[in-house]
Amino acid sequence: MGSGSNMSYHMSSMTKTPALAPDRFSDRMETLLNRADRLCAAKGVRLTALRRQILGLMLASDQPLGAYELLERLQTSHPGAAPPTVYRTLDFLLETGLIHKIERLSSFVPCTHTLDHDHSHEGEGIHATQFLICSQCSHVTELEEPAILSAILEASRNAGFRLRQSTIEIEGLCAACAGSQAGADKDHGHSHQESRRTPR
Amino acid sequence: MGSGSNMSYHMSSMTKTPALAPDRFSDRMETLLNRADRLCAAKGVRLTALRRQILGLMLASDQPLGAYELLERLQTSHPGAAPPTVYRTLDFLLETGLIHKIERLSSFVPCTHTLDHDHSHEGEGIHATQFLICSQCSHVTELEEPAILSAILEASRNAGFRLRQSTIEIEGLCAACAGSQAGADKDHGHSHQESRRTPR
DNA sequence: TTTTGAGTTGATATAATATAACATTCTCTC
DNA sequence: GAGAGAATGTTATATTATATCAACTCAAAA
Ligand SMILES: [Zn+2]
Ligand SMILES: [Zn+2]
Ligand SMILES: [Zn+2]
Ligand SMILES: [Zn+2]
Repeated sequence: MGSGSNMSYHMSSMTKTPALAPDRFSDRMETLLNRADRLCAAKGVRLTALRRQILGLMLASDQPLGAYELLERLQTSHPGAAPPTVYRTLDFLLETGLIHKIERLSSFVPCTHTLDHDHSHEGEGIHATQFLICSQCSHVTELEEPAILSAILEASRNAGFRLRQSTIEIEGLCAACAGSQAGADKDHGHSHQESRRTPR
Repeated sequence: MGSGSNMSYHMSSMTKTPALAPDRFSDRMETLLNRADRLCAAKGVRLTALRRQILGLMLASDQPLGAYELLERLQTSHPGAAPPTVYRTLDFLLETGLIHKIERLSSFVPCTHTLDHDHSHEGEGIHATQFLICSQCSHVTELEEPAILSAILEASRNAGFRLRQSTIEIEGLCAACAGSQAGADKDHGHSHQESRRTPR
């Protein structure tokens, strides 16, 4: 029951990405996805069509997406997809460092550091990032502040704690939202899309 | 269907704590609970018997407890309790700052800073704490490192972000667990109780 | 080419976490 | 004691996540 056009093709990439309606993303996103391709190839893991598709959906969103939101979007090109499909893919993307989980939202965002810069993070220490989460527009910004990391390393060391991983989630108002309610407390319209998930 | 003995009593405290099998905790814990009493009184909210009981259960645990673990324990003294009872109480305790939620564990711990020191945190700025979470024994330590907070404030300010709340969860090995597997990688027994929740 | 095995995905069921909505009881005030 | 507001009881359901086993894909070995 193949959906056609997946036989006897050739691609120059090491990590063939065939089958499954590719649902072509924007050029910008294809660039990022190709970068993800190369990163996976370098790690010896495969960015399959499904994984690429889901990563693409995440890149196409300006907000963190929950597993079931992702599932819903995936189903437009992939009817019959079920939760384990999404969760397995998310696990893969988390393990390869292509995405992050925002714990307090039970949602996921692409890793901007891994994909936006062309270098991979190999050889570097812990990829300890911080997330600025706007409680009004749900926009998330990933930071990687050395000062924060070193303060945490210092505190851990003082406590005799052997750090393996850290989660830093900062909730508040992004610049746009803070600006738009500067003098007053009312909600003017502003550039960011409104959240369709009630912030908790 | 009252379980008896809850009529016409008198207590000197402002925040009467009657009814419901008190399930007397240790002296140490009663001290902490009484402190919580005073804190609530000062805030004009009520630490009812149920809330006191649940906070006591949390204080009695050396590990974070999930809502359903708490429910299970509550039911020994409070048969028929249901999830909303626990979640509502947790909401109250979170709002009054008596406990914290560990997001990555979907679990809760008492706030050591609020209860261990006798001062309340009124007048102080944000109660921004950090949690060291041992992935082996599940023990959680609450820190309040000024250096971490100021690094975060600084980073937020630079990003034009108006911070309201921050979650910092540091996962790794506590001193005890790190020590016990120092040279080798095997799991010797050590002082902390083993986790009965598989760390994720 | 066929086989084979690891990795990936499909599919069904269910677990674990959390909330909605409304009824009842409690507490304080009048 | 009656009334109002807070707290709790109760039932049902929503949301998030995982377990399990079957089927398929792909790449390399035979
Ligand atoms: Zn990142
Ligand atoms: Zn915003
Ligand atoms: Zn605290
Ligand atoms: Zn430990």
